[in-house]
Amino acid sequence: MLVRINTAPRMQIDGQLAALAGERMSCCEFRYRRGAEIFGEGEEPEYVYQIISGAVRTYKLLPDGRRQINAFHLAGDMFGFENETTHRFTAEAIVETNVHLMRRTSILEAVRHGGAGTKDLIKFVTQNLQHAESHMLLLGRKTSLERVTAFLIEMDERLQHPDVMILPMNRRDIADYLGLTLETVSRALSILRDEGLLRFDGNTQRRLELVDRGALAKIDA
Amino acid sequence: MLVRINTAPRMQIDGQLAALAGERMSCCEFRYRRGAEIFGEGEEPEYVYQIISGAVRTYKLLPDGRRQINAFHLAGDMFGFENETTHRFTAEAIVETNVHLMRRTSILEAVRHGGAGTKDLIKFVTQNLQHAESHMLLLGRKTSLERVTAFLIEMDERLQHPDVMILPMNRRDIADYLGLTLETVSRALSILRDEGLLRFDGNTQRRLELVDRGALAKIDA
DNA sequence: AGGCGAAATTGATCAGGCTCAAATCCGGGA
DNA sequence: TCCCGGATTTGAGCCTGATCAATTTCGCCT
Repeated sequence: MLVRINTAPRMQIDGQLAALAGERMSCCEFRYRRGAEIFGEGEEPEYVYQIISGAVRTYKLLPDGRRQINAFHLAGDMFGFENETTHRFTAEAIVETNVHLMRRTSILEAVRHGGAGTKDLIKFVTQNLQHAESHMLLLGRKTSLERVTAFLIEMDERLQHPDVMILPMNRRDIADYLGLTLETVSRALSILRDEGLLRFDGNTQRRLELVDRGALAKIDA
Repeated sequence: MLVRINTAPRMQIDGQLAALAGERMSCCEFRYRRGAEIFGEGEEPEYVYQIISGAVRTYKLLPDGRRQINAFHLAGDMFGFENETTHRFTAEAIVETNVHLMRRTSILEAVRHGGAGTKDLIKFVTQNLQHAESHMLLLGRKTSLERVTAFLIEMDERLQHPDVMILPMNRRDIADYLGLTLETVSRALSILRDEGLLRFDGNTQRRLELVDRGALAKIDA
């Protein structure tokens, strides 16, 4: 059984999609297996994607294989919009993932004609930029413990403070998102557990319970 | 005498500004002294800025003073656009800097009315996002030597491959941009100099001559 | 030209996070 | 239910880049 998180799309983002493209533009659904590539860096962008269920990672690679994950995309999130003629990074399904597709050209068309969704597109890109800016602060200046804590708080918020947080991604993904190694991520999580700020729930390491959100927020400088 | 770089605005960006706001929106010019704050994180955005001459750094701070510089802005560059009601970072003049101001509300107005500059605004925000994404790769995964080399190549391109590159920012600024300490930046520059890839020009450490751009490009993974 | 304070370089040592390695845990299939 | 392979944790030692500390260089002023 594959992990599914947050099956219901979040309303505000759903609204964003509708405003952006209109119902008729959402041409079809598509399903990706765990680990499947959705698009590759350098490819020509054909679609914009909205996640119905599942989770996606987008990343860049250096020639020798070092990987930096820009962002995780969860149910309800949009990704894959490009203004240029190539994708700037690769997107892969972390778990089995269902997406809505819409044609990129439809969106560009809507903008050209001063469509109602233009403001939402600007907002969408701006939100991505905002996330990237705070992530640069994390990558450039935070300690490993602060990074892992920041990640937990980010996920907790995006999953709307669940009692038990089910992470779709493995430790390597988290490490490549935070600019660390998987061992360092694991050690940081163990420290937070030993200090009583979180619990590894039951018999799976991907189920976490944030016990003391206040203390976590204080660590996240 | 203060350092001035690249006094003439680059045409394509000038065009961007014009398309975005129209001549009439460029309400006035303003001058900032070396080190002066242009706007602070959390402040309400009133203007969007285009640099006539000089250089600007934008950055975020952690509570204990750790600083991450998102970007350097040079002559011709625009900065300070916000979609939200607060600035997401601080902007300071690195050297004496002259800017064009235009009212943020004018731009939002233009977008609301489907103005011709809308596409350019999307392009502007997308370019910022693109820069942020490649900077995340640098901050998360590159070595100190790779970072400094990437910085030199970026500046070289933005200054259009001058014979002698005059850097407006000091070593601490470079370090805070690259997620390093100023000592590490200095050591990396010394290594590149000792290996003959660049020269410290004459009697100033801020004047660099890139001797072997090919070799530098190879270091920048 | 001389001198002062800031900026930059260079050196010595330290430490946080990485690498290498081993043990343990977990999910899924037989 | 047992077993296997991948994921995760944990440990030991190392290395890159940080920190602390002199020097040297440079910009700018008189």
